[in-house]
Amino acid sequence: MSRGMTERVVPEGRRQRRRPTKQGAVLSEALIVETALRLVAQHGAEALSVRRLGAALGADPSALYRYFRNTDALLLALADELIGRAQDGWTSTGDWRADLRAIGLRIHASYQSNPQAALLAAHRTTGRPNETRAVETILGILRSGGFPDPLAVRIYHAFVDQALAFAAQDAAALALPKAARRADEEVWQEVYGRLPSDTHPNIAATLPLLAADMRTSGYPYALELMLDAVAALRPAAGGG
Amino acid sequence: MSRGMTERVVPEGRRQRRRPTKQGAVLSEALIVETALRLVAQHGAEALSVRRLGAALGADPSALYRYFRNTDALLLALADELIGRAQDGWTSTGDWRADLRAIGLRIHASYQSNPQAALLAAHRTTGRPNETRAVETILGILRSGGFPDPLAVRIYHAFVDQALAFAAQDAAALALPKAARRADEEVWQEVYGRLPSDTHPNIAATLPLLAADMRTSGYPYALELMLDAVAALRPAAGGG
DNA sequence: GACATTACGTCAACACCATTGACGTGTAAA
DNA sequence: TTTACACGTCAATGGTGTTGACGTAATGTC
Repeated sequence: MSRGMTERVVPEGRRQRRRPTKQGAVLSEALIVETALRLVAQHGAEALSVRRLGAALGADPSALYRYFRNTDALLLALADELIGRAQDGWTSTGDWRADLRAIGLRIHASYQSNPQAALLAAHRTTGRPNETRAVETILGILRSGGFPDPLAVRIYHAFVDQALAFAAQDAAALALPKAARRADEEVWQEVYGRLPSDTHPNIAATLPLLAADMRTSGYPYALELMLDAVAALRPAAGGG
Repeated sequence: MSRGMTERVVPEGRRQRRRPTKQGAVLSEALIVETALRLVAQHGAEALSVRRLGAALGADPSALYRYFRNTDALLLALADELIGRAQDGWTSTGDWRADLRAIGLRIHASYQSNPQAALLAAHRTTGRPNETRAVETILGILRSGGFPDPLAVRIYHAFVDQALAFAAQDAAALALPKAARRADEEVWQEVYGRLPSDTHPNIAATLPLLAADMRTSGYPYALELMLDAVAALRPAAGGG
């Protein structure tokens, strides 16, 4: 069986023949992911193309297709790397609420640390190891925290989607060109500050509060609200 | 100054010479936006390219550049159209919770109806009339619902950011190329369904629930959780 | 009604993109 | 030492957004 059948992509585990490129680089999945993240961090999301990545690696662009079936697979690898970095060094405290809060904030922070890549990656389901590890961890927190399975699953879904959605949202703001970013920030002074109170009474009445509050991410408070609601749903434990 | 200076893009207001294309179409900004929305609705997000839009209009692709400086400007025009449609026909019920729920779901639904444009719009503060109208409405619901200003503002922020973040997140999933979208959906069966229960006990124990729940958006439940938490924060009214 | 002006649709070209089949060489196993 | 083939390279295909040049048909003027 198993004809010659040389598949284009060989799984990273059973790679044996690493041949250096003309320019002397020795490729690997890890090196490619790392280089891609650096490329995006330094030159923006639009700098990530197969050709440019090949150049940055010192290899022919098509060599990448020995490691990833297509650019989508590469993107998923980037996403998983970000998820992995978010979990590095975390340990459970045993308190479900503190643990969920910490994980939510960690995911958010990890994505903010590379906004350009986060934008590309935040809305994918990778199925890769770091992702499954995170899913397993969060489900474990909820189940051992006393939530019955159907409730735990629904909460897991809302919690994870909200963390990723806010992460992408706030990353997008950071990833804007400087000019567009300033413009977005100034809107609160320039436009909202000048709305007449007869047509927009509620904005006029709360403007200072608004302008101050909108300068920061809404995620921490939204997360706290979610945790409040979840706590109220938690069945009373056997011991009270 | 002001030489002959024939700019490529003439503002829609002062257009005078509409020349029919070879195929007989008479172009306009409105027609282009309308056609683009139809194209995306009918043939998916990946069908929206300058060349295909030109073909759908019965015009040379480069003719579009007489109406929009680039594709980004075109997408912003699409987005603006969507924001307008989102608010059409809504009226307050007087119940703050029902109103917030309705507005959240409306924003979400409207962005889903054109994911491509939604992705561009969801993380920008435009300051345009449709946006300020929405801000005013939501603040009004909270303030007349009995929330003191500082609390109303914080809740407003969390609520709006959550709606936009989820809208963008779910729009992004819809905007994926068909292949990537299928891949994301199948991960729950193909990968998570095969994780051994000794390394991933919590996933294994809840898999059917998980796979079913992850097929839908997490927003409605996340929104409900937020409304639960907000209700608990609401000061008791004078009359009880 | 003839004419000058020019907006705007068209054409062709450019630079980029992801992807793939064929090829040969260096590497590792036998 | 030989053999097999993994993998880096090359070249080509068909897509993309965008732009400069060009001519014509639609307009305002007389």
